[in-house]
Amino acid sequence: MADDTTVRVRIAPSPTGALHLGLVRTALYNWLFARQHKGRFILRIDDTDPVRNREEMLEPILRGLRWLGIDWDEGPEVGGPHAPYFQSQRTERYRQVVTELLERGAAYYDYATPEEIAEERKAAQAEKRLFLYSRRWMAETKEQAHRFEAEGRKPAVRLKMPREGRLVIDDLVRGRVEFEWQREQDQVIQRADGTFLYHLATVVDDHDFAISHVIRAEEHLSNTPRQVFIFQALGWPVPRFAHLPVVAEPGSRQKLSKRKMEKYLKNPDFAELVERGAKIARAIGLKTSPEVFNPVMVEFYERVGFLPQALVNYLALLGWSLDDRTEFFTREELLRSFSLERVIGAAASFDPKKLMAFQVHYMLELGLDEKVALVLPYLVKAGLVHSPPNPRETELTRKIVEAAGDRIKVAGDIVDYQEFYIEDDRLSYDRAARAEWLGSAQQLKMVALFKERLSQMARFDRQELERLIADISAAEGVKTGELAQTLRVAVTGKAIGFGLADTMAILGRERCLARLSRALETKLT
RNA sequence: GGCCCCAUCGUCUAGCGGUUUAGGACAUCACUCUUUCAAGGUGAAGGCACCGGUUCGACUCCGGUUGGGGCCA
Repeated sequence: MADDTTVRVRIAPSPTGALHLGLVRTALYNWLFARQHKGRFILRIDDTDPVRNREEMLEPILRGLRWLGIDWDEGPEVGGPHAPYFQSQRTERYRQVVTELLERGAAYYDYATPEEIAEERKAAQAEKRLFLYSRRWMAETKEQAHRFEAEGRKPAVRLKMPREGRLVIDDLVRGRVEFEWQREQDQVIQRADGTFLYHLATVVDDHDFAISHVIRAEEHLSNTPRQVFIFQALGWPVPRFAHLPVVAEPGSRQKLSKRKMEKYLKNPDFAELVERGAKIARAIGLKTSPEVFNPVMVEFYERVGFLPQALVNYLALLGWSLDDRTEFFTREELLRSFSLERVIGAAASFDPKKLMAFQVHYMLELGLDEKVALVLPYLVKAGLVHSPPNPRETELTRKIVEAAGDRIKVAGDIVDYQEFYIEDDRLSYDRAARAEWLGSAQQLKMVALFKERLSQMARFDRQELERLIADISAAEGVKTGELAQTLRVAVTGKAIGFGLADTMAILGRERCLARLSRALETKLT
């Protein structure tokens, strides 16, 4: 920064019980900006809506931010010099400010009923002229107020907006944006019941918390004039604004919303992501309320076993880029290269496939031990290993993870390999796979033959297994691949999996023999 | 409906008047590898919304149209 004022930025989520991807992207950009400028990143809670004012509604938001490594310097749980950071606890201050606005003539008591306002609006529309409240029920003196109150009216407080001239905002992302004051309505800032409205609270908090840059989604751009008016009316310095493009839904430019799952499910890529999550959730006994457990929410990614760095990298690039080729950024690189100037103005659609590509990339960077550590908790939750896992289980898992390689794309994918953990006599067979590969007499004969030779094998290792498979397929005149599929189904119950020799080596000779016997004995149903 | 924002391959984007036969990534397709699945390798296809200006020269600047989105209702 050229000037020497301290950079202080904030995000101001409502406690909605979940952390939305769009909010995380905004949080990330704010966080990067703050850290780059050695400033402060503040978390403020917009909990003016009393129904939402519950601690358990806030927890998922804090948890999600922490998981992504987006730490806040002031706010819930960490406090700070401007505490409290909850709007619900600051109503006294809002009352003060409204009084001051009233005294300065920048706001007024208004005794109009909503019907009367609607009436004026209708009339204006009928005449095709710009609607401007007549201020007929405005009370600027005690006498006027008494008169309206005598009629049984109750006052709200409205902003007394300018009716001429224009406002120019120099937005850090959008550049020069102009508004005509006369098109801004006399917005209510305090309702008749005494509660305060968002725009008032936001401005007061941004001022009181000494926010230098308001970096937020574009949906707030249209609301900026009335906020600037409040700043100016009070003689407060106006912060710099940066309006980020919204994160849009897959295949459209519309804002990503948690309430449109049904629509998004029609997108095959999105549906695939959901299905992957559902598979894992089922295996680990997780209740899957669509409110929280859906790819619009950060919690989904955490629960399913995504890597935070993958999500961060993907989100960083959703609306920003460094150049024409750099795709992968460590946190340090992001800190070094991020800039608001390079944030794009257009909405960016969320692309599940691309996110997954980042996830695969970062998964590939992990060492075997790290992957095992990530995967083990899923096995515990699925009841496949003890809690904590014993050394034998850990070693088995290690071998599986190694053999599976990049097939495990998210940590929870380990549940695809449940067959290695269950007892041999409890192995179940996929119907279709069994029908195809263990259905004929010829196939069963090969299983029997293989079993026979396996038990006589001098050395039991991958190489010998490969050789045995090759020998038998040659002798029986079947393709190696076909024999392998038959054996794979016999030993794992499924037609898909990693290398057969790896599979058998991990299982060990005894377990293979037991499973081959079971395949031969179990009646087809 | 009014105001505001936005507009390069399907998607995310590079491009800030000539270096561009418009570059990269994801996705797609083909080939390859292959014991299923996944990954890998090689290659291909695919875009400047439209119309006017400005200029010797426009993806790039300006205006409009169209389209998309946001906010207020």
